Amino acid sequence: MMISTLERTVLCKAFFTREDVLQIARDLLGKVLVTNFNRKITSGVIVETEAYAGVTDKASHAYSCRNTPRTAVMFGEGGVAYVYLCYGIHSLFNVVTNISGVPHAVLIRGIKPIDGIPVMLSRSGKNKRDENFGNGPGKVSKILGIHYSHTGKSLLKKDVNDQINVWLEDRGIKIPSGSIISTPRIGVDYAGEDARLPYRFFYRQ
DNA sequence: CAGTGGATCGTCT
DNA sequence: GACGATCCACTGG
Repeated sequence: MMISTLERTVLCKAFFTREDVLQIARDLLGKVLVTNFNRKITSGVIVETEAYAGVTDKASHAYSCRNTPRTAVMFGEGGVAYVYLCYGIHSLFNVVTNISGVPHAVLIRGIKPIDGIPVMLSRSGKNKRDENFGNGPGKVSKILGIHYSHTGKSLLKKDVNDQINVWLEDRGIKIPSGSIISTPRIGVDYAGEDARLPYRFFYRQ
């Protein structure tokens, strides 16, 4: 596949440390989530996100300052991955945002695959892509090769093996704010009135 | 199509 | 010991 080299910028720390997690969730639409595991580069345009607003948000794992071994990475500085196991089966990938001590995060719920589609198909166990390929937070991690053991990984800095495995790029895709739709988040019925907050974002393609 | 239920296990109580 | 920030297969209409 042809990969454009024009307008390709890796998102830097300042993008993630901003305080408005709803704005970051909107801004992530159209950005490209890229992974490089075992020299296999795979990526997709982010098409759906959900914001989780930390200690005041009943739907957040960090609600009420709940700082546990699992949620601790959200309490660190923005720009790292929070990946956790859901339903015993799925790894769900979140981008940690805000400054240290404010456990905000954005769940990536859907991507439109771009680079390394054969690899992603193979990871998904499918022979051909259908309309749901990359659609769903469990599937995002699965096709990009992200595992819950990757939680805490920096999206900015090289690790001890001198590599970044997961990062975000701006490839110049602009999503008009008018085409962004917000709805309540999925699967958070336990969150009481916060389940109704319009913190899920996607756009018409 | 909508609705239902099983899979499967780390995490927290 | 209970429960998911899910997915898929399977049902029935």
